[in-house]
Amino acid sequence: MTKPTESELEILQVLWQKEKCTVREVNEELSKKKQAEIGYTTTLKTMQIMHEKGLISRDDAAKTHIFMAVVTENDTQKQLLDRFMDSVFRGSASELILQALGNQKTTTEELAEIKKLIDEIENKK
Amino acid sequence: MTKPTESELEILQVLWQKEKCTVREVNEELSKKKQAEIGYTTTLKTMQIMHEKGLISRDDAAKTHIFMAVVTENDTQKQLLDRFMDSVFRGSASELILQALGNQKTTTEELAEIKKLIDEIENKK
DNA sequence: ATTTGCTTACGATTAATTTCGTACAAATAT
DNA sequence: ATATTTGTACGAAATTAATCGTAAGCAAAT
Repeated sequence: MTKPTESELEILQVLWQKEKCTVREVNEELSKKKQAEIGYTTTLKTMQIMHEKGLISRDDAAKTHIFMAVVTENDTQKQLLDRFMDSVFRGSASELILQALGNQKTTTEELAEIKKLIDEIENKK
Repeated sequence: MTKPTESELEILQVLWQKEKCTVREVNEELSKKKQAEIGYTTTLKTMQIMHEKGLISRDDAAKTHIFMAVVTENDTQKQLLDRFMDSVFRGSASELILQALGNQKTTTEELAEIKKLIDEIENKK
């Protein structure tokens, strides 16, 4: 699995959210999110490249092709997180987590869930 | 503060580690880490750009210039983490943390530290 | 004094990514 | 049937990042 580029990731986000999409749907989502019109062929071209790379599948039975993500959100997150952790946090998961917790955006429920997972991990050791 | 590129980040890592550096020192560190010789002028050029951007400072009193990081490791981590969380985890800190914990690379001590921080955050709510 | 080596400056090349224009085919509307 | 709209294909320009070659200055060694 090749690492998706920044633009490719944005397209994947749309596909993960909406399951199946035409180029036009993706293009409209992206334009909405960015508050700026993106050329239709820009999105088309990027999706063609992603298809070549095997990041997304294409159903070209009808004239208007339908695309789906091939890579899962979870796998992609894992892959990108590993790289990110290495390059930015010198491989330290705990430093990354402490920094992320510092951002305060977590709710009480989420914190509880995190604690639960920590307990599970501890019990396995 | 502009986002450092991949190469710039690698140079910052060296500077954070060693406090002050000449171009040659940085270049040797990078070559060591990558198991491959990097052109000296490649490192020089990148550091010149970083200086223009204000990412690093330069003491040019002597012929051989001495460089230091201007941005701190912590601030940079925070900035990059925010972007990363947004683009990869749709802004969800807890999803990111759960994924990071799943990677198992954390020691018992680190887990304890994380739990402590969670408790502190919970108490503030 | 001349050569050698190390340094900075800077333009140029290469590479990867993003963006778009144009051509052409198919479907739809007139 | 013809014109308009909507789609894909594909080359190419524009942008951004990374790498390197060459020139020129300075200092130490010969």
